Amino acid sequence: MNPPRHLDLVDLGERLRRKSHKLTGPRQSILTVLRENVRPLSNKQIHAALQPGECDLATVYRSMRLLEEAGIVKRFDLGDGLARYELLREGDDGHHHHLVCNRCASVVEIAECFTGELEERIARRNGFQAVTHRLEFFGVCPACQ
Amino acid sequence: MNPPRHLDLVDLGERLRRKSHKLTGPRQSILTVLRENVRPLSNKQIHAALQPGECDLATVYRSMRLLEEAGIVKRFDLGDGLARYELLREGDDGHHHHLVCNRCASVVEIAECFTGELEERIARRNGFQAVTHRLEFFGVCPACQ
DNA sequence: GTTGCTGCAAATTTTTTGCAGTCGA
DNA sequence: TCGACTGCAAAAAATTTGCAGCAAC
Repeated sequence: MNPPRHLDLVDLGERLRRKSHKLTGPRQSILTVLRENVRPLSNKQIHAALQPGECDLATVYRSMRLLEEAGIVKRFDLGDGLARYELLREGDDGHHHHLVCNRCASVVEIAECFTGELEERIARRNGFQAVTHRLEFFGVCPACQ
Repeated sequence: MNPPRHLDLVDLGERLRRKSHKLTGPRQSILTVLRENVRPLSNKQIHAALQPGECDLATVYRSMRLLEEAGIVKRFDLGDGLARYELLREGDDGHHHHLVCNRCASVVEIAECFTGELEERIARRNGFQAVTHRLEFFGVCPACQ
């Protein structure tokens, strides 16, 4: 039930320090919240999950941006125009997708993806380079049917 | 070079009236802007493309929501957390995707899509119903390389 | 001791809403 | 006429920024 070891705070602090950033109290709190929640969380959700006074909302915004640039979290867009974040394990490019319930907003992580062949063909045909994609699924979950 | 006939204002007005909505001046202006631009436009972009005083920004927001509910435009999320809209032709479900340049934000429309088999499998495996998806590609366009 | 980070407050940006007057069908 | 729609102004929601003090390394 515990998060994987390579996502422990010591390791995460190490990854921050490598980029001359600091593992501060507020950041520890934020990372702990992310470790305890598998689903992508918005800034407001992260802030709400913290103890009152543990970290300012503005600091959550600043931290999430920094953590994203440092490759420690990945940003997802689940269609409601809110930035959401998930912890990334080291070396992971975080490429996966979500299946989101339109009614209750519950989220299932999807490992599968279509073959890169489609992506390559689209890139080639249009002369684009370094092509990636974002893919999210939406539907009605069993509990909401 | 002209937009397809079935997207002319008379036709669009007809589609509105069918749902007891009105084809007002501001809405004609908005629809004209959308007809003249193939790429998905944000509310602010639409407003900027209008003549000063032609339509209030709040009305743009209200109209786009209504037009979306009426199935006349489709909303896209291009990853920057801004709602963008594209005109839909009648009977079209608007299911297509975009290839967006990370540098200059130019947009290419992509007709291709992966087989529905993947979507069905994901739906079945997770017990979800009415599953759809959003898929967008990102890369660097020829001009920006 | 540096340098980066934080809280707080204020400013921006994006989107929504209330309301009285106006317009389309 | 009548309900739907609009502009305007104000509110709400989401995000960013300035700054002086504090904390991590």
